[in-house]
Amino acid sequence: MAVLQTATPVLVAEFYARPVLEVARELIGCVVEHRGCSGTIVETEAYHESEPACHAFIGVTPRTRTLFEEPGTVYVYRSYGIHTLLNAVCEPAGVGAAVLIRALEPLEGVETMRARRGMAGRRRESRHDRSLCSGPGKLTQALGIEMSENGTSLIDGSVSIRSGEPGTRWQVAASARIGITKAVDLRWRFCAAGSRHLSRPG
DNA sequence: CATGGGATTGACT
DNA sequence: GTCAATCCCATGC
Repeated sequence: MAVLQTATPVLVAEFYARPVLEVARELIGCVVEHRGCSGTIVETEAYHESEPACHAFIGVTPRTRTLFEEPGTVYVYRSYGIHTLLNAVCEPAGVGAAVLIRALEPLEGVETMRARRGMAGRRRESRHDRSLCSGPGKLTQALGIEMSENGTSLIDGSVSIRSGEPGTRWQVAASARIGITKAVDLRWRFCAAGSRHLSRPG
């Protein structure tokens, strides 16, 4: 018998308007969606203007302006000239802080994601699906998120995040952030314990 | 205006 | 394990 699937609610601005560490931890298990493709968040990192690894540490510039905007704003930037990284702006407007979305477990639109990731033609679920969204550059490529979406809204816009399945409990592990050279001691990376879709083991 | 550095990835030894 | 690709933008002259 068919069970009516009810979409979980889209997260509102108040969710993001809180301390970035709380938001980063609670985003584990939520679902990112962009034009029909989606995935469950299994890895995040928090960044805050008070520490030098955060782009906002240097203050407001043309690049960092987005980080100081309304909570729930999309911050997208180009990394290493090649990759596009997705962040959710957090804390009250005027505070520079964001959560970097680092890995997803693919959920909807998997065939499209495979095609965008150069893994077209694999009709069955395979071990390759583990590398579809297992990194911050990979997931934006799979979802088709581009630089032009910087500054758009997670509440209104093309990229949205909705809450996870009600009642689902996620074991979340904290560790050091990846790929940075400053403030390396902070354990501001959060992973769904035991997930097979992480960029690296949690 | 010239230069240099990445919140990465995939290919290769 | 090593390494290059490639571009936005911050910084300095």
